[in-house]
Amino acid sequence: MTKRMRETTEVRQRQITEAALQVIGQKGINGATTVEIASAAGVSEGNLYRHFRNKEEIIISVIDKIGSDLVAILGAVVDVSDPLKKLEITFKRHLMYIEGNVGIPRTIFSEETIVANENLRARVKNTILMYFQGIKQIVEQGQKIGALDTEMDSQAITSMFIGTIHFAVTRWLMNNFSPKLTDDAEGLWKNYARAVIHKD
Amino acid sequence: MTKRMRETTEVRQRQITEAALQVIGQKGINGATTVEIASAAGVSEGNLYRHFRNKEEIIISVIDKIGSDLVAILGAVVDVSDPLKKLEITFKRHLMYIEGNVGIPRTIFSEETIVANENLRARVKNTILMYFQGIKQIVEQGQKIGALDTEMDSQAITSMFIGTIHFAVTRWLMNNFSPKLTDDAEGLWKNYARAVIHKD
DNA sequence: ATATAAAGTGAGTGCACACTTGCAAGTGAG
DNA sequence: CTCACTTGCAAGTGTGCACTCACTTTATAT
Repeated sequence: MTKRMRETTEVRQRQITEAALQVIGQKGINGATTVEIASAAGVSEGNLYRHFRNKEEIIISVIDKIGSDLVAILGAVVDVSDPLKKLEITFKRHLMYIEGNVGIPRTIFSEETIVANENLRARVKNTILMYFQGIKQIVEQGQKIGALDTEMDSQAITSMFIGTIHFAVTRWLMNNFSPKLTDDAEGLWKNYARAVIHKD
Repeated sequence: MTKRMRETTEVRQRQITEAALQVIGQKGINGATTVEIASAAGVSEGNLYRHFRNKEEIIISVIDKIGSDLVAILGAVVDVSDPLKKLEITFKRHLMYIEGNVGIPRTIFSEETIVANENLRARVKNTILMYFQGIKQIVEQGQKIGALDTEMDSQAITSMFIGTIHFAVTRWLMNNFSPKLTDDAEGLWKNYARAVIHKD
């Protein structure tokens, strides 16, 4: 046991949130018990409750972190002018991001979280909606300049964007993280692009 | 309390399996406690253990039921000759099936189940793989006769088929079952078909 | 009829979990 | 230095859960 170090609440909250995401990635939402989270964060279990009112608050914090990460991903392409290129970068970055943070799909798409708790569900819903709108906006740009198929509605093209990633991740999770998501990214993108580009 | 009725193990197993699927649909995998399942099945909690070794066996039974339902959905189109029509029927039937059995996505795509238990994960994986292969076969037929795009690989077209459904279901779940999945089915299909048909 | 086996029950049992509490120790203001 | 406050901890506590057990009821074979 090393000497204990006093930290500010902000630091601890960040550490605990990250530890929670980590544990969720390894053991799922159910496996993310207070004991596990505390141990991953390097604090005592009781100490969790100095920095969060209860476990739900910790999960909320995780969801909010994910939300802001997604905002960052969307934000990284604002200067790119070609919408198709924008989508491609976002697509690949999204896969990379998930590959490095397995906890994310396990949080966002955890039926339990969504079903059991109205509060959490609302948060997750908003987060996904926000991301969805971001993608949709790019898609509509793409349709306007004639790069993307205009006979499909933007909603559908966006759904396919997220759906493709979503299912790829599901398969990846089920196959014990193999093959690497990022290895599949290029192929996935090529096929998706082929599906939604303008046809004549 | 009505008079208790003695039934054979086969009958009870079926009832319990269906009750479990029902409860999972309403309350998620976590909400499907032994008390809840027993009460939904109309038997005592202790009696569950006359017909199943443990809760895991009940969930396995649920997964197997889903598997055989999916086989039935695939089997329903063997006589249809046009592959595109086959896909369309399967697509819509799949959505209808899920709409009537919310427990299915909540079982199959429950990260918890998949993460926590190697046994369950293997089952779910096999079930999805089986379905995936079934769809892929139809897709390849479609490519052979030139109805579907031959420049996309069949794997990708199949992934998009399931991914589209998967994400539509996720949104539907998150939005409290509205709008009705089957109301969206036509639009979803039209867009999907547009994405994967042969381009010239 | 009676014995045997299977189906049924409900009151436990133990365990894992989220959360609390009482007390120790670090930190900054005056 | 000292006081008020916050962070930290270990050992609880209560609860909900899967599962068991002792016992009863029903079906069936001889």
